[in-house]
Amino acid sequence: MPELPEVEVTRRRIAPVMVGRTLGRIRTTGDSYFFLTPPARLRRQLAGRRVGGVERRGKYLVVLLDGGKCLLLHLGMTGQLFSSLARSPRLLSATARAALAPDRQTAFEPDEHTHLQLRFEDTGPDVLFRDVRKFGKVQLLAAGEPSERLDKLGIDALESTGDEIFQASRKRKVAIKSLLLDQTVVAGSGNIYTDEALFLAGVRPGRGASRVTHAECVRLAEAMKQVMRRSIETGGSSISDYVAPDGSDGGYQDERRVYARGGEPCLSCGTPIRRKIIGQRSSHYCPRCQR
DNA sequence: ACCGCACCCTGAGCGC
DNA sequence: TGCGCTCAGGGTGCGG
Repeated sequence: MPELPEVEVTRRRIAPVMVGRTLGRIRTTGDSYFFLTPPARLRRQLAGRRVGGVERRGKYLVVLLDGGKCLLLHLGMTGQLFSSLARSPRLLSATARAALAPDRQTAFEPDEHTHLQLRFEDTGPDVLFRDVRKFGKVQLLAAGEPSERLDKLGIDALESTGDEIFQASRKRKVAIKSLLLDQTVVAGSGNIYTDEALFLAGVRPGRGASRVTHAECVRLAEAMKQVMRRSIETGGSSISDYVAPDGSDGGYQDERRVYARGGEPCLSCGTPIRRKIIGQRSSHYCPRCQR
């Protein structure tokens, strides 16, 4: 679910909740591939650490801790990072939602999908990481420990340039859509914003990457930055699971031009938007506006 | 080096 | 009601 805009909105809103506070008792679910660092070690080593800041690299959140350690978080497809003060039906299972009158939602109760619960030494709110599909990741890095996951990321999508995309696309046989989704090329891109950027730039997602011109790469980089900046302004896209750390929905889902609009008319020319699988991901484009 | 695919996991929605 | 199928905003690791 979460792409760069959702991760950035999460970062901006969770930072004030965490920074300057000292971690207390940590609760986790059991061992699973969700935890790159074994949960028992997390519980042991996080307690007593003070949070110095929260940064973002592509779709990763990096929680800076005293002593030079840092906690790497990736939200995967259904990850939700939020304050225990947040209230949202998106944080509940369908059955829990149905059982609850809309006006009397009480405090969030950690469920089996809440894999990490950060409590602090003070009495302020907890920080919770919930992830139904467990495609998210948690890793604790020791001081100075390099992260191969971060190290292989390409240029941040908010800083991408046409030159870089053009250079990376030469001699590549994959579709331009797949190239843009490659995190070693553009870090932070995802299925929604890549489809949106391709539409704004007027480039068909299935076109071979090496056949995209330099001018089009420039348009793609600008379009990617434009849609992402706008999405951050509106609080990200809440399509199924995403909620901001305070429980509020984003607004960008209402500004989508092509993503998940298959069969609906193109907002520019009225031609039905087409949906097609490209590189194992569903892709949406206007056959008339995108060449 | 690159490419396509299977796989990791759970839940919602749909046709029958 | 229930079953089986498809789909979902992400990423890794494998063989060819």
